[in-house]
Amino acid sequence: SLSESGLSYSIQNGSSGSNHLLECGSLREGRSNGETPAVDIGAADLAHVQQQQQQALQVARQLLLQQQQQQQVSGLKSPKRNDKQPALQVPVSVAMMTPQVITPQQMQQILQQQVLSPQQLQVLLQQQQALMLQQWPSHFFFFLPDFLQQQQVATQQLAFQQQLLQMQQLQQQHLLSLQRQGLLTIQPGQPALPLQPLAQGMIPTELQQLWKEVTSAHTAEETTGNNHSSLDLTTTCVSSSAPSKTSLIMNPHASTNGQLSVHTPKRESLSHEEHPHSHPLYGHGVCKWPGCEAVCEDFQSFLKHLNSEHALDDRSTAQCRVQMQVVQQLELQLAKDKERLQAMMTHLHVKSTEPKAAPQPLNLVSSVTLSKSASEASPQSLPHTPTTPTAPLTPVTQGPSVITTTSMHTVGPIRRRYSDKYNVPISSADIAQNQEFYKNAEVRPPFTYASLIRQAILESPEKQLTLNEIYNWFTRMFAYFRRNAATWKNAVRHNLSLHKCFVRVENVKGAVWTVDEVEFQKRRPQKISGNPSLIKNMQSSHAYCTPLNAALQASMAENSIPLYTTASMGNPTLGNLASAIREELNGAMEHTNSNESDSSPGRSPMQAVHPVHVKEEPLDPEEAEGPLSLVTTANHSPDFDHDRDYEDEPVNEDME
DNA sequence: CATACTTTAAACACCC
DNA sequence: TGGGTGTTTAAAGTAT
Repeated sequence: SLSESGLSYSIQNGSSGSNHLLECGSLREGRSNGETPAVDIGAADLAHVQQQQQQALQVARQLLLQQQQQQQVSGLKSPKRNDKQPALQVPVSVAMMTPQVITPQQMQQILQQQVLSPQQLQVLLQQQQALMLQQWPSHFFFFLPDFLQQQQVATQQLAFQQQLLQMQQLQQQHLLSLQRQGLLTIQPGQPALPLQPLAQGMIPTELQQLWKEVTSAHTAEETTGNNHSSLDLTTTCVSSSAPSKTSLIMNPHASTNGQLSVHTPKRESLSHEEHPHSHPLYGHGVCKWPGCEAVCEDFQSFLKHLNSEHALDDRSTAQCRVQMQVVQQLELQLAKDKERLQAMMTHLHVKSTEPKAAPQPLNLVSSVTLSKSASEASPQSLPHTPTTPTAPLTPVTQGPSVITTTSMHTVGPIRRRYSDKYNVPISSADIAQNQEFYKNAEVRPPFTYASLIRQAILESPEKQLTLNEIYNWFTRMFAYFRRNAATWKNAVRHNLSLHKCFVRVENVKGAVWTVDEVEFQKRRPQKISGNPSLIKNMQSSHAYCTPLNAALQASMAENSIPLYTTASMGNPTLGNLASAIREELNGAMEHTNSNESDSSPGRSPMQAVHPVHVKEEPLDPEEAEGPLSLVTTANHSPDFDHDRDYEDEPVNEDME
């Protein structure tokens, strides 16, 4: 039986064609121009194609000229200049000159009739490719390791384009030859499968195929298209790359730890740091650099090889880009499939719960299980992007996905009530990375009301909020709470009243709510801390390198979590959320870990992330004098009392 | 199984 | 009188 992923790929590939990769492929325009994929070209079409050809020819000539110019220019320019708009230089100018995109069919026609010289063909293809490049989300370049970014982006771009271009070209021609030989017939009703893979982006199997095509055909093509220095890149590095690609993509065991073969390079290098002798680029005595396969007896020789053969140069960077594209497309694919899954789940859930006719609670249930299942859908630790309701969000979370952290898997009280049937604990990384997601999707946040309320209050400048402000925070931060207001507002009020940790402070204008941190810390341990399985779960899920929001992570880092310090991309909201979450964790850990007085809830760093399971009855915060200067005065948050201690005076500085 | 926690629902009081 | 706010009780589900 096929593996699940394989199945889904093949299905998607063959039939529905909902492949979102279309969206970044240049040929998409071609299809959206109203052309159906049918390759059945009639006379009229042919005439049209002829026209197109003429145009294309002209364009090609122009392009050729321009391209040469640009190459010269880019070769001369200092690398720095490219930092600004790395993606745009070549593609934009090219694309602007030729707004129209040639459909696959037309392209094929052109190819078939061989009216264009190889160079011209190449330019044409490059033009197509340029459009695609242009459409690459800018975040794509965040994937670049720093050292790559310092390179001459323009020349890399050219090299990369060359590579892609040639791959494209070769596949086109290969398919063409197949078609000519009658080995491959395209039927009108059927999607133009042979050409689509290029347009749709590279689904792993197709990609492998592509590499193979290039590998097998490159000798023939070597002489045709390339007058650029980067060409040898294509031929040398691409040749015989299929196996390593295959192993990278299809064979989880090729990578060190098994699970993470499909991940960004950074992650792999990370794992290789942890296991110095299981380098992701090294396996079975062979260099697994795409296109390499050099035999290296031992790890040392591999390292030598790596440094000598795959040093930092245009070729390597170009290959790196290809690999990045592979990863990106896999991620996109995954996101798409997850979206689909969610839609399926939604559909089924709505259906199954409809008869009960209890709209609000059911909505809740289904959404929770939904989010759960969605995260479950990518079980094998793929860097899953959140199934964001709006497309633009997805890439944003992809960028930082290469970074991993332990701190993330420690979100405090998690609502698991409805999701337990599914036996998949919500990973806190999901929450973190989906923070933006919760803002836009009506998925219930897996936090308790108490946690959220506290969070809202702590986020406020004065660490105090009116009830209405709390409401607003809920609706602002979570799309879910834009509905069922009666229900959750009641719950909020209920929680405020019920929990001792929420303290009502009379104000001139009325009353505000504050958090008594000590009470909050007191309360929490019983929920989460004593749960070794949960902690274990968190840690194990860490092994999967679940991606997480960089901002969140950064704020975790800056909040005295020494482990993974990264550049901060300050999103204050996320930051506060992170700190709130962290504090919850701290409380939990502090009760599991240490019986010493590190009971200052806000400050206790994550020094003991390693679980020391001293599940002792926590000392009463009251008797823990030391750092716990936060005596419970009912109306200020002890957490921050070092900088503000007079809040109990009705200062009347109500922001908002 | 008992206990604690969370959520939901609802009744009620108070105030503007 | 009605809505917002706040308190309280009850019930049910879940975790420990």
